Amino acid sequence: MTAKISATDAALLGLLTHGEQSGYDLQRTSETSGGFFWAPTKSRIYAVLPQLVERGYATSRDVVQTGRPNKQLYRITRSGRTALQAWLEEPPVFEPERAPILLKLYLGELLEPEVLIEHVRKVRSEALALKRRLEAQPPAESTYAEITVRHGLEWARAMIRWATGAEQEIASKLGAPTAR
Amino acid sequence: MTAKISATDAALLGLLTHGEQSGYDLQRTSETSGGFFWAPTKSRIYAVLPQLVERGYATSRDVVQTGRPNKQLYRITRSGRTALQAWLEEPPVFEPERAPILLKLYLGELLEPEVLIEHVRKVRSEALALKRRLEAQPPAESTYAEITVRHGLEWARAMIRWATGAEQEIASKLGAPTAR
DNA sequence: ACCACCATGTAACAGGTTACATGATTAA
DNA sequence: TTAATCATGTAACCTGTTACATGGTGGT
Repeated sequence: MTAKISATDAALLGLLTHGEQSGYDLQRTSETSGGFFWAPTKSRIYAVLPQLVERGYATSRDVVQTGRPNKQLYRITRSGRTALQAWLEEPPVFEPERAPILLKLYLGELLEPEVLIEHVRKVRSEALALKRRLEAQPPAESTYAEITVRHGLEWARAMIRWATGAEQEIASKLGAPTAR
Repeated sequence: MTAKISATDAALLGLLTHGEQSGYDLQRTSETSGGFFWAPTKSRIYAVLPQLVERGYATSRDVVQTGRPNKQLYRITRSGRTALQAWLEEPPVFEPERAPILLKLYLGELLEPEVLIEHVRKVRSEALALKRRLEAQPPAESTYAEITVRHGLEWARAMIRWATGAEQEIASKLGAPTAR
């Protein structure tokens, strides 16, 4: 009966459970709060919202404004809640990362070790920045939001540890170029 | 001069540096060895290879076989190597994870804690399985392959740590439903 | 004078998945 | 006899990005 929805559909419907919002509002929220793990682009949002209405998961109404552009406010429907619920209950698919850096490393023989080290350093410094940002964040609204922050932290720490080790290992190749 | 190539292009060209191969061969290698971090689908591979030829990054030749289907063997060209090199040297983009589980957790208020716990447990058990598989692996061919394995391990450990903590935290909600 | 915010969208493209289609050979 | 291996591809879809387009209001 209830057709399947995508993760992006679910993200938007999920935000709509907090009340009627415009595409603009949704984009704002999704790119700031919690937008660490799901941030569809503006154009995607504006494309998806009408689809949600078509499929009966949301309704929209026009709001005429003066002094600023008119807008559309979206509201989740009962059937939207049902579909969202079904999506939330599906067991999550969790796949290992597919990051370009790994491919670059895997093909590392084709690169100067110095370049690889730069790559790894970049990863490390970005992971560090993320870690700091997450640590600096106020203790978070809900327990659940907190858990997602925790995820980002664990991930960042893992990346830092990994990058640190990787750099050393590559550097040791530099010291002894033709080990034998 | 050298146009940009995608990560998938690079993956295939990278494998082709080990010698002439068919689409079938490439798929095999990419899904087994190191296919942890880049595994294009069969249909994608067969779509990309002719494009590589068109763009001058590879050449192909027909091999007629008896007893088994004929095949096309692909060989990387000099210009292919140049393009690959350029891609490898580009600083890597490393973005934090975008996993559905996080979205489900973020919207956790909409789910029974029991369901969330099941979700988290699933993640944990899959991360554990990955960890074991990686630990069981023979010490790996090259240093670089080793480093990518190390990445998978750090990642898996981080996921296990996180899931363990998350489960406890959600469970503590169960004990005291309306904490106050 | 300039920039950010509000607000919505279109068009072109890139990247990727699933399912379907075919068919001989060989090992269990 | 059943399944895996070898081998290549098409068709239909879905998801997503970048760049372009518009234009008033309000703050520095």
